[in-house]
Amino acid sequence: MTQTTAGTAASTNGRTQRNRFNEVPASVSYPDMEEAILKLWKNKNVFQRSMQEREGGPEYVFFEGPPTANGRPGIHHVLARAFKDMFPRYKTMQGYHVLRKGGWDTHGLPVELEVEKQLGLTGKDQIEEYGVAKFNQMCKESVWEYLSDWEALTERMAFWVSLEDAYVTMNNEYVQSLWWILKQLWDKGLLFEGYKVVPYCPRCGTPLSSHELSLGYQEGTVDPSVYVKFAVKGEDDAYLLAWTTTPWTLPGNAALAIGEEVDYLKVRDSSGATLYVAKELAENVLEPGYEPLAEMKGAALVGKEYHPLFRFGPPVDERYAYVIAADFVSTADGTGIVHIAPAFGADDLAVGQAHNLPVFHTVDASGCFKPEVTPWAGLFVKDADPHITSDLKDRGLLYKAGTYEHTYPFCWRCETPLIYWAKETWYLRTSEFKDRLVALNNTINWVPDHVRGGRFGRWLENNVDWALGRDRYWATPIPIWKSDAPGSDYKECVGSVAELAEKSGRDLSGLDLHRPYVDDITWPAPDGGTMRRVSELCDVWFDSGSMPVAQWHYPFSNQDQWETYKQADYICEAIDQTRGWFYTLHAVSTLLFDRPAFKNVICLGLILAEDGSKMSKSKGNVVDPWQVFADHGADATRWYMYTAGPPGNARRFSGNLVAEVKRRFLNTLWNTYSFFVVYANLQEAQDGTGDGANATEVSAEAALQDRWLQSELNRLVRDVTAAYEAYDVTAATRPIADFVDELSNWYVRLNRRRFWDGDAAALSTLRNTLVTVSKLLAPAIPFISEEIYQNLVAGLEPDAPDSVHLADWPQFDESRIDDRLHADMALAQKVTTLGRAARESVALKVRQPVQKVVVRARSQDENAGLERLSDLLLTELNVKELGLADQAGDLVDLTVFPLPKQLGQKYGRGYPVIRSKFAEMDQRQLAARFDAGESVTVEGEGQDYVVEPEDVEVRRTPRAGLAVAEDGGYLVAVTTTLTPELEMEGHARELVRRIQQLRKDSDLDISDRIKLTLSDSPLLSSLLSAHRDYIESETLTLDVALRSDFGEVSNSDTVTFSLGEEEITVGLEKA
RNA sequence: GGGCCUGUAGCUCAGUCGGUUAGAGCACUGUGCUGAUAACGCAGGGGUCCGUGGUUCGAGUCCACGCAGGCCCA
Repeated sequence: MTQTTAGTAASTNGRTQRNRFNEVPASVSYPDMEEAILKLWKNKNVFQRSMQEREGGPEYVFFEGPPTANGRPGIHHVLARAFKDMFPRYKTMQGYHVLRKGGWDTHGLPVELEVEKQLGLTGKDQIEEYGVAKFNQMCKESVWEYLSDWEALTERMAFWVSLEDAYVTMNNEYVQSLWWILKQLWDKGLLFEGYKVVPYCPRCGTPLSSHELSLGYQEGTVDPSVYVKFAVKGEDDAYLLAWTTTPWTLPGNAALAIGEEVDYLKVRDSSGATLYVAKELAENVLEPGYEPLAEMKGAALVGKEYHPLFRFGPPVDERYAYVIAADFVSTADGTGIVHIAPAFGADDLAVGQAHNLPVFHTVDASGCFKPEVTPWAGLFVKDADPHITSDLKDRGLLYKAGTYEHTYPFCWRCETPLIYWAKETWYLRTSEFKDRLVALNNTINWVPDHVRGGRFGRWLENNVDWALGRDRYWATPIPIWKSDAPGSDYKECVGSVAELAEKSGRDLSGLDLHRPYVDDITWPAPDGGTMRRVSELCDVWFDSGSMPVAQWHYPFSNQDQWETYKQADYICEAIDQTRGWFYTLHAVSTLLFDRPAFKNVICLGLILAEDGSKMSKSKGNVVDPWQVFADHGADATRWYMYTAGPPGNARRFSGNLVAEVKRRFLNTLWNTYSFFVVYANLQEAQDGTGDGANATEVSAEAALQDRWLQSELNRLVRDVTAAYEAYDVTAATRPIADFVDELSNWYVRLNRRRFWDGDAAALSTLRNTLVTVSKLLAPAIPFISEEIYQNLVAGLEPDAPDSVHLADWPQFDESRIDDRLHADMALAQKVTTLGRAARESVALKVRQPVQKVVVRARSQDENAGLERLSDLLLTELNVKELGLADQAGDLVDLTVFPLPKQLGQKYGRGYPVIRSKFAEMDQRQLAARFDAGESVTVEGEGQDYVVEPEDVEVRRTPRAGLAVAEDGGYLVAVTTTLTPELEMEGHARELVRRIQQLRKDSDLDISDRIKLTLSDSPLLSSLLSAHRDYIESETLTLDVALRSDFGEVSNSDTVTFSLGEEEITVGLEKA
């Protein structure tokens, strides 16, 4: 056999004259094989044809969630792409036309930050100084930094997606579609400018959307914890005690909030000062030695005025620095008195607006104190915390200070701690559509199911308006122009380049729809000012969420495609997209079209390192997909992804785990395939028919085996198809592995003799099975399935498609599924296993025949099944007769087992009574009554229980002289006494095994004929006289000689071993 | 603090409608079989089915409350 490890079928170097099928190495390098398949696909243009040849078929719509190509693809991308790939492939084989349009996400902060790093810029001032045009040009180029990695990885793992006509979010066409969408939303009154406190990254100079915010929480963040004394007006040395972890917000303080129903204490502390604090928290907060003075409800404190801690900037008209009531005040932590800074908290702003409090903007857009905050002007707020604390301390207004550990949000890109900051920005009014978002979501098929009502559903129920605006450079400009006339609020939204050209009266045909170019377009406003674009850009999530529309440049072109592809049948991403792409797709589609953007979605769990921890660069436990592909191949990697566990669960990943599925599944499949080719070619060489044109007589036993395999195969096709239809990936893959295991270790093993004999039925059954399996596997592991298909089908059958991926999905024939045979065979396997265990227990080798096996099954039906398969059982267990325990008479002991299900349902608490009563009775008598069809009445306390024969199982346990094994109610026993005839037969088989081993060791071809020389002895001569034909035919022996002296034998291989009581020597040479 | 998910052998996972003794693979040890197989069979050790309580004749399975881990949100 060739040592080439790859390039079998794929490197179609022509089938030899002698062989119908290309030779298949027993041991294969999957990576090399896969590379050869990649070439084949390229040469035959298979991917393109998989789309072209299905044109005219029903459409199956897949949306690609666009990755960003400015980061290296990792193993989690392989996970997502493996799941993305399989359904388009499956549907294509089902006859659907599946357009696999790719996409790239190209805008946004990640790109900008990368460029900033390259240029050594820090912050927006430096970018503006550098020049926005040049900066954005750099962004445009940087986007493709790792494009070739992405393309190579995509191809290598066989994710079939059209990258050549991928949508690109930064292209003018794409941006123009976004403008059209925004105009639609504008016309519906859904775009508005609002004053809101937002999580804000001072480093990046932009607010973060809630889905961005969710990316950057860090546990265990240590912040200052300060208890501040607010001096009450009109009370001597009396203070309201408030707690904060952000001292920098104190100069923005406008009020203190209490809970109206909360109980408060007025206490005198050891220094003599009077303090107000929530009663429940007093003990935690206050230093020991305080003395309660009074107790009151929070309502009693409302309206109390205090001296502001600080006061900077111009005077304000509004009243401030007094106690208000707010329902969010709790006694979970702090002091029960909450410091309110409307500029720096969402709750604060809301309650501030309700009370008409002033908003003290003490912090600028870079997170530094403004000039009017004189002591700390220009200082970054987090850096100012200690200064403010010590200032308070110096002024006697600090009660105590320490640190506090909590979960705090950081910028998901630059890791700067976020601040909450009131900002004027553009919003999309999604909250108005909350009910529709929820209702439409309920029509989507989520896998796993719980995401619909769980994480995603909850998220929708708590919907807040989408903060769309970004104060950055590299993204889609919000196409709203505003009059700059003093006091003017005149705005227009522009929905296309043509509209902009008309308004501005300029030819804009070459305009780049990015900053700074769009900002240069102005026109006179009707109110005398000039129309200038608002400064903000669009959240990049809006880009990807709009891809159903924008990927077609709709409505400016491709109206037909849009109509066809406007709603996805299937999308797939990881769970982290719940608030990302899943949400933005759903939101845009709901607001614009009032329909879901996708019908089916697989939501993947996260990928973890082998030890279950998170993969991260800092831990150094990141797995490089290229390494895994090089070690084990893409098929093995994909197969692991599909079968490792439910898709929605987090899964561990490592090369070792992939190696395991390779060994366990791929090697088994490959070996079966290789086995088939060897014997099919052998048959071909002998009579030129190969896969079974020469119909030979098939025994009933063989026919049964073939029928069983056909039945199992049809069952498999049925189940796998159903699983694909249900988007149940685990159920679409795991059963194939189980089937292949049965195919290899049951069907092939049992029928080995038939293959050796060139049995046409066996060869064609196996070939048909392998071909069907390769089709079932094609969507999951596209390489090995192609390899098998290429060798066994393509080019051999005149009408066969060129590739398994151009072939039709297998159909199943319900009439060929034989449930009884299925059950019979499963039982036979169980019994075989137990029989071997029984032999094991007394060290009886399987090749030593024994007289009888006695089986106890669990029902008469099963007994009948055993009888139907008795030939098989006799062969497998190497016994002469099969007995059933209930006919075995005195060979067995009896026990009566009351069945819990029947009796439990009938009598409930009577069951244990019956059970204990039965245990006290004579089993043989009891069994006899049930066997005779009688019912037995058991007397319980105050109630009699009638037990019918069908309520019990009479168990028969073989007695002495038998070796026994038992499991799950089944019992198998074999006789252990050996007659001389049985012993002799065992010796014959032993001798054959030794000769076969010697043949193998002598490197003989499997069809070589031999001459045997055996040492002369009484045992061997009687063995030969009894079993000569058997020995000769098994070992392809033409001639046997017995001789006493082996010294004369030359040119032959010998082996010496003990057989029975004797030492035997065997020599062989090629005939 | 809230939501969602997960918890079964050292590891990866099954476990149907609540019902007989909770299974498989990997790993380990022993052993056997084999002219396809670097494969396979068999045996052994290895289990607080996360815990507690409840429902039930009977709970890995249903319910409640916890615990731990993960993810998300505040």
